[in-house]
Amino acid sequence: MEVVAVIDFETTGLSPAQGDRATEVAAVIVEGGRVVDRYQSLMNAGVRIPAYIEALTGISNAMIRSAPPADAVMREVSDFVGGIPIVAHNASFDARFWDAELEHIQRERKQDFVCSLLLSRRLLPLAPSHKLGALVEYAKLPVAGRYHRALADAEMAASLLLRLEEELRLRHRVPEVSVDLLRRIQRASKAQLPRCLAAARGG
DNA sequence: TGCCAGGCCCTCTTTAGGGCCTT
Repeated sequence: MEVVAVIDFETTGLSPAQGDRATEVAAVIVEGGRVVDRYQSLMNAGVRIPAYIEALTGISNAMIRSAPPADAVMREVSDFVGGIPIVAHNASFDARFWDAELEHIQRERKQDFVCSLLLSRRLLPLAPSHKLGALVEYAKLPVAGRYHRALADAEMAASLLLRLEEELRLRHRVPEVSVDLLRRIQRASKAQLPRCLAAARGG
C-alpha cells in the first residue's frame, strides 16, 4: 500500500458549523506496514472545552491555555501530512474539522479521506461494534495509550488499517492493496462487495 | 423562543425513521 497519514482530532464538540474547534491533533505516517513518523500537538483555538468533554478526553481548559495557537499547529500538521492520502476513523468527522481548521489559515485540503470505520463495516462485519476501541479489542490490536487522546487514537487507527490490509491479503487473497482499492471498498454496498473483491483478486 | 451535526446503513423502506459513529 502507498504511504498514508492516519489522523485524529480531539475537539470541543461534534460540529465546526456550531462553533466547535480542535483541541488536539495527531498524524502518523504509515509506510511499509508500520508507523514511520508521528506528529502530535495540543492546540489553543480560544474556545472553552465543556466539562463533559474535558472528562471524556482528559484535555482540560488549563492544558489548552498553555498550548500553541491553533493556526500555528494547523500549519505544522498540514505541512507534515502534505498531499498524501489521509485515513481517519469516521473520516467524515475528521474531514469536517480538517477543512474548518485549514480555512482559518486560508489553506485547502489537497486529498480525499479514507474511512477506517466504513472499511471495518465491510471487512470486519462480525465485529460486535465498529467503535475504534471495540475494534481494537475485537482484532486484538495493541492499546496505544489513553482512548480519546489524539496520538493514541491515531496509532490505534493505523494498527486497524494495517489489520484491514492483512484481511484483504490473507482472507480475500488480494495480492496488492492500494488506497484506490480501499476507496472502492468503502464506496461499495454490501451486495457490490464480492464483485469488488473479485476484481481486486484479478478475476 | 426554540433549536442545535452529518453521513452511512438497515429495514417492519423509498411519501421514513432510527441506530451507529466521531467529540
